Amino acid sequence: MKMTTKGRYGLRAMVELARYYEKEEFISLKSISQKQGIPENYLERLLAKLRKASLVETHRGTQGGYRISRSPEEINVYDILFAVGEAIYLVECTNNKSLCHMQDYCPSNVVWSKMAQQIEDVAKKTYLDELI
Amino acid sequence: MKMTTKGRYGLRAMVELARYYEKEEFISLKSISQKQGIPENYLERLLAKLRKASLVETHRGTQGGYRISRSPEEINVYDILFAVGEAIYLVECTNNKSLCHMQDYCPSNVVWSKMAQQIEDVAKKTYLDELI
DNA sequence: CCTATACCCAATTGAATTAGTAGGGAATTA
DNA sequence: TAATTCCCTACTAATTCAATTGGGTATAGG
Ligand code: FES
Ligand code: FES
Repeated sequence: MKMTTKGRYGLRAMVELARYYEKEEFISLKSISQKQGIPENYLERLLAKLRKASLVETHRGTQGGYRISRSPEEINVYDILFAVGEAIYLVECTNNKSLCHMQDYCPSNVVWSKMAQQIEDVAKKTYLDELI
Repeated sequence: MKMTTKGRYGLRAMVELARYYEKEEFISLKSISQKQGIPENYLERLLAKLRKASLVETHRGTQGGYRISRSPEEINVYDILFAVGEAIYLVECTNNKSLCHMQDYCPSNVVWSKMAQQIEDVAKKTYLDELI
């Protein structure tokens, strides 16, 4: 039961960007990738998703880069996980009932769903400004 | 972020066994594996771990099999996950600080730890008797 | 206008972990 | 003594995740 790099790297990148919110300057991919020790091209794809979700904005060319597009107070961890495509369920059955071995009611699923719900709650309650 | 089959199968097997607690009879591996749709040889390994953790007891030969060794009221989901070796942390860093990219303090880790704690709480609060 | 910068994007490969299989052994009962 | 059923280790297959490759396009500055 582990978070994938999508979620891990995604949050770390956003925390990094959130630090520069006030300055309004763009931070290059290279800079983020070096500071956070994340492969450049891999991180690039995550930032692309974050951009499509309007959590960051970009600017090309010299002095270009990425910056957070809203105040850190308005972005929570759930937004980030959702944007990068980190799934928040613990067993497939929770999402896709047809995959479940028990057709009608699965006792185990009660537990897995409850856990997933808790995770989601933490993610939704935690905003970026609390992390910097 | 998914639970592995260790946890999934493990809990399902235990729920199955818990149903027969009153009868005190042994249930064969074959029977559990068929009812739950879990590969026999794979499940066997999980049951071996559950036995080593004293959550189930076994008997060989004809009419032999597995049975739960304590009342379902006394076994919680955490016991089971721990026994089968399902890790309850979401990022490696939470367990092994030396793997963490940020030496002293990692903002992200605050979130991952909190989530893991929630999962652990649910696991510890949920007893088998509530699931049957 | 031209060049360096830096984001943009798809496809592929590589690595790691997980899931499942195979097969021989030992205890118990009828 | 034969059938049953747990016991145990090693191996293989499958899947998923992580990372790389390599080319493209917009922008700014000289
Ligand atoms: S078999 Fe699907 S959650 Fe139980
Ligand atoms: S890098 Fe280890 S939890 Fe942040």
